[in-house]
Amino acid sequence: MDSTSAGAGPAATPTAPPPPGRRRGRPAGTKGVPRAEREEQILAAAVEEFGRHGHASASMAAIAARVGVTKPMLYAYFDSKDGLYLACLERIAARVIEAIDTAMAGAPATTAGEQLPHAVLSGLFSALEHRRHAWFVLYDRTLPPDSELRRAAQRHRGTVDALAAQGIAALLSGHGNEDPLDADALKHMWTGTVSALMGWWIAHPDQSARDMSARCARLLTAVRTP
Amino acid sequence: MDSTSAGAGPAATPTAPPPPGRRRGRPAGTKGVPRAEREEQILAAAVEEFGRHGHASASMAAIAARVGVTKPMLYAYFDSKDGLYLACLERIAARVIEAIDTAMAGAPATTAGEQLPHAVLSGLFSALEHRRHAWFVLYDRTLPPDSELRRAAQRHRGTVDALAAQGIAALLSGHGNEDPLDADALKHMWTGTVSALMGWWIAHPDQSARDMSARCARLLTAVRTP
DNA sequence: GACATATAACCCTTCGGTAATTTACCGCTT
DNA sequence: AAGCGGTAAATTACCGAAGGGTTATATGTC
Repeated sequence: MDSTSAGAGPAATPTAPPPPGRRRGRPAGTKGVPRAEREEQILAAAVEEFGRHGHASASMAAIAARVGVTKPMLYAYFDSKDGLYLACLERIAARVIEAIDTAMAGAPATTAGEQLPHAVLSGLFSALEHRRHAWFVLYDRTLPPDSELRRAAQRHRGTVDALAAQGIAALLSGHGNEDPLDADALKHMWTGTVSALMGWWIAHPDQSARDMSARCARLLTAVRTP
Repeated sequence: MDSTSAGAGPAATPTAPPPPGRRRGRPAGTKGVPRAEREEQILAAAVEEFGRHGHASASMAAIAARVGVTKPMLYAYFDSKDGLYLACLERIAARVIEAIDTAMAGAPATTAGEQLPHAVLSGLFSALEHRRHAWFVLYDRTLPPDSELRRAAQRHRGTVDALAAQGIAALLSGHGNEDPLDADALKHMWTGTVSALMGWWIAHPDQSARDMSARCARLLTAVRTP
């Protein structure tokens, strides 16, 4: 037997154990799980694996095992490892950007620099509560250099940075600082902070998104007035 | 030919092109580069590769090629990939911790929360100026889970955290906050900030350690008074 | 029987790791 | 001076496992 195929028995705790039990409303000529459903399962499993181990270390066999299918299924749905990664990237980038977007739109425009970061963090926590590793698909340091993947990830991170840029520029120019490099470095600091909080959250699975949000409120005020 | 051995010709820009030129004071019965010297070359190359790509993606052949030797040399000096990584880890952990230590000792004890972070950053920048990737050997997310390597890295990161803990605790208790989880999360935020700045620094090779130190002074004050 | 879903078994490359061999320098003897 | 062995440094050529990717085949439902 090759790879981690589950053979006849069920794979190790697949996301959806595929019993012979029937599903309703299935299209004609179909044995297993409908295409759209499988696609979701695969994407969820891939986001988890890629986020946990990074593109380089994640293995297609592990993703397949997590879903409870075999490797060729992944290649039938997404052409290649890079294709699957790209699909994950697009999906979670959209989710992250939308979370940031609505958080910024909903936050009080008054004294933007005060509460806006906390609003963004809260939005991210609730958007990623059940996919905490997803953040690290966007911020994967193991992508092959000079690859299409790396460029795509950088593009999406650039979109996130563009959203942050408004608040950053306001904050800096409030101090008479117009240095574009300072603004760029501060964007990195911000996303790095989010990464750090996501990492801590992953290490503390019992903490809910609301817990994290409250904690960050405390931490941000503590940092700001030493 | 196997691996990336350079064959007869010199490897692509080896750290020290080994010409037939003689060295002085070499022990009896010796052909090539003395042991201590090679060891340094290998460690430097390995830190760079491991820091760039992470343990999982870094390859022994690439490290060997960077030094200008072949794979078996690496195994003669360090027993295995993990052994080499461990040697890198110990080395740069010592360097990082010493930098933080002296920065904290030298910083003015007055108004610790004010200038201490900047002093630590400055110390790190000057300690890692010519090894900017080294930081990511300590903070490598690609280490195999449940491995000795991961435990060793966590141990060293714990030492860094312990140094940070003093300042963190002071800062939080100044706000009436004694929550140990808050303190832990704030430590993660701090090391995440350092990681972000190191990443930005790597992307801007023209910036000197002094440049970075000055930039961080501006950024820290901007962040603290929004 | 036709179609969609799924799998077993395989190929090929990369990479960690090893065994056998070669090269060059030293100090000693003749 | 010429040779000789010892030793450290280094290389070539290989092995086995892991992983990305493919082909041929099976299975169930309409």
